[in-house]
Amino acid sequence: MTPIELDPLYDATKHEEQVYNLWVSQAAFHSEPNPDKTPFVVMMPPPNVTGYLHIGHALNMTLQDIAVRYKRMKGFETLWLPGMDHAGIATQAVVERQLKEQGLTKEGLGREEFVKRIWEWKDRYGGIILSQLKKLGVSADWDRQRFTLDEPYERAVKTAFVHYYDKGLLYKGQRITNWCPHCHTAISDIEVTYANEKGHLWYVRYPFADGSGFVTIATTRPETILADAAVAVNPADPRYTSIIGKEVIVPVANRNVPIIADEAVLIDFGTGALKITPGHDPTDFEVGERHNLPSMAVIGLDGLMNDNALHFRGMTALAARDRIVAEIDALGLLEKVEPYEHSVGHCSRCNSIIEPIVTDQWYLRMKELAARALRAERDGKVEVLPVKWRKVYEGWLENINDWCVSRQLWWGHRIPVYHCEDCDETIVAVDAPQTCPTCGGTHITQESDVLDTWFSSALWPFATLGWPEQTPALRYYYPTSLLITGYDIIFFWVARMVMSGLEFMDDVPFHTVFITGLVRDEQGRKMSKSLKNQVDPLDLISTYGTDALRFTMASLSTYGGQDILLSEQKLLSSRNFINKLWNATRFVATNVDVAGALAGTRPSSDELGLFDRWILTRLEGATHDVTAKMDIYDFGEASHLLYEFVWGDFCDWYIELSKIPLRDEVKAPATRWVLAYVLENILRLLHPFVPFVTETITQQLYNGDHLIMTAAYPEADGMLTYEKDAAQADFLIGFIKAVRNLKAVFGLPPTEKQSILVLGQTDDVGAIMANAEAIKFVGRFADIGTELDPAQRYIKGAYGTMQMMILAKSDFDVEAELKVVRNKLELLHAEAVKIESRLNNQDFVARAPADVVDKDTQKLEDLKAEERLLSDFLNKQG
RNA sequence: GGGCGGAUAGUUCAGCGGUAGAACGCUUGCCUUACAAGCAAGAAGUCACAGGUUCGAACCCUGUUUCGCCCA
Repeated sequence: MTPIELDPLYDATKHEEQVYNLWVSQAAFHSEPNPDKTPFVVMMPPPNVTGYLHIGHALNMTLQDIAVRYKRMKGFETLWLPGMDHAGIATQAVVERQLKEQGLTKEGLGREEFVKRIWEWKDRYGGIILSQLKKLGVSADWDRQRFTLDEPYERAVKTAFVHYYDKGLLYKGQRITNWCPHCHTAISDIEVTYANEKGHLWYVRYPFADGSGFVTIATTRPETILADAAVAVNPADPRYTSIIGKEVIVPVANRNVPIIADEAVLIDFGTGALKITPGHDPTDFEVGERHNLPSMAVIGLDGLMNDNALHFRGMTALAARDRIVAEIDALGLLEKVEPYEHSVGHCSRCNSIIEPIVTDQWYLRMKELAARALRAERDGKVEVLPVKWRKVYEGWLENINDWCVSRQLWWGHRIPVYHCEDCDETIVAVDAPQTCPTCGGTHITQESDVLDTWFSSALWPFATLGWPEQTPALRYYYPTSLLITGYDIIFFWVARMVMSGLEFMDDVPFHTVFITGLVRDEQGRKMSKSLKNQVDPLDLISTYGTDALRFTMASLSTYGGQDILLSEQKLLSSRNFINKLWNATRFVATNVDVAGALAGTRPSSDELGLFDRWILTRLEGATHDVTAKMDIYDFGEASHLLYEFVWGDFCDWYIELSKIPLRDEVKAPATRWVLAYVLENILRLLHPFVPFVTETITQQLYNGDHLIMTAAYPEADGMLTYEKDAAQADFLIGFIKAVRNLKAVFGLPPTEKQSILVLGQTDDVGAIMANAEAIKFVGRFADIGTELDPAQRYIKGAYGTMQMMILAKSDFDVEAELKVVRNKLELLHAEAVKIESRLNNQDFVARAPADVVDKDTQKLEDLKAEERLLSDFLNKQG
């Protein structure tokens, strides 16, 4: 047996990189289609190419890695496919900022050169996050890494576009869109975040064209008055029925517009009369469509007032607002101004105020696609976990609007739509046409816009596997098994992947989608730059080690998807747990040649001691319970069970108890085997959670013979369970705790070894005497006897129906003892009374299940026996 | 305005009809040859409030208070 040199403290930084390289060098992450195995597939949510590892990734990636490592050990052909997203707006913004520092602009460079610069940036600085993921221990198949702008992926995106177009689901239209004046592009509805802001409500009089008075409207945006197309009232509003159909003069603009009736108008908002500006408000745009109103724009794409804005041209919208209000006031048409809080849309990228503007954009019809995605979830083909997210998913799909997929950017998938300048033909094709199929002309131009990044990531689960080609990988790995992601992209990504999976693959993209909570700081606040409460996972890794971070993430996550409050305390406790495992290994390794012991024969049942059987039985139970939790992706509970088993059962009790038989050459071999066996199983059970330390240990114990990463996950087969012996061991452990308690309560010196006595039923006493050595050792007693010596004084207590006594070496306080006994007696009595009254209740006995009643009956008997014991004792003292 | 989720030990959270649990923290005592990143013992809860259903409610139902999130 080779004694193994392990430091008394586990130093994570010393081993992690080496272990990761070992895995990579053995291609342990790589997967190939294997018809003999069942695939388990996870598509990594591709981080932005501009991204850095943040704490949300740490949670998300850790959970994915736990699932993946578990399934791999369980014998599935496991693929975890990583990659990156080109992230249109974000990436373009990064490079533009860089150019600006050099005094350059993208317009100055031109499209081609600018895109080239972005690629250069991507190759140099992009994808830092992927190397950071490796520090987390991510066991993804890097050989299959994908990028959403790579050539094969681009082909998939174009194919999808052409498919939708041919099916009539894509259309180009002049519609009102959310325009970000800063990013200078349209964005989709879900990219707008609304925030309540303090503003004003201006009450403005619109004179009737016939001079018969005026109607007062209320507006939050007076600068758009110049683009008014109507005034609207609710048809059910009696105040206004008489004026419907009349014309009013738009103040300042001096144009006549009609008064119309539309049910969208809220009767109790403002005056009940609204100005309708189809060019600058989404609701008004719809009203305008219903009533065939002209749509006019006074604010341009740059956020400035445009040519239609009379003498306000060139002003910012906000400046124009003040001027127009002043003019209206001067005309005597401003009735009043009220402070008003309303929700204002902001760009989720740059936080600029969104300007709804009518532009030419491409839209994808969602109704049919959404209905199918909804059905797939309702039919259980896609299981959304935790269940509370189901309604979120469903609610969005039920109330879906068409998706604006075009973006006025240069970085991204350029829309594969071409125009023939010669005959005005539109060509939509995967391959760029050289000549016009209609007129043969060669003057062909491509649409300048690119597609929303999410349009391409919606294809991720199959485009990464080679679609539209029917590759062997696509056939084998699709549909995937599990997706783990944050709730913030249920709409952006999850639902859209389901839609496109069903559309292009005729099957759901994944069977289960697990939505994680948000990582918050220890006060429950969102982590944000402005609060300066962000934590860098890489800092945590260098302080506590990757495994500690991973174990913390796992053990804080709950099946209900609660947000996670991260604290240093928790990381410390995880680190301590890992160190505990390390030291348990040190103990085992200094006493056993683990590899040798496990390679030899398993001891027969007869050779196993009582506590050997106990820990083996416990191991079976833990394996069973942990596996059950892992199978439903409840990693939090699984990690708690393991913590409890490793620390509470194995370290606190079995290791201590093993020290007795290890001294006995007859009993030692069986105990050595059990130590090795249980440790080996613990390492495997824990590996998905703490891969680095378990692999480090395995490499040491087996001298580099094999990887634990690819070892089999333990199975609870019931082969090594000894329920009856385990119950007896539990009884003895309970006894040791009780007698330790007695000792502590009386403040007996811990260093002083007392003799104890046990009196009671022969079975119980026999069990204790049979294991006297072990009890003496872990309880630190000098001796255990069964004969009362009347000449001695004892501290008395009870354990179940048995009396236990400690021989008092030094003086002790008799009154204190009596007080302790009386207290105990009171508690027992109160409990007994409670149960007794329940058993006296005829309804309870008649209606409660028999086993509940039996349990209570038994419990009452036990309580009364212990009560008798203690009161006898009190009586004798008195 | 609509919807969702939370309120359980000092803290963070499990439990979700049959005797209130864990971790951390706290108190007391210990350097017991794996580990002081440790060991042993202990204290600690009207399960937000009010009704109801039930033999029995932290758990189910109704309402209230309160905190948070999402959508409009």
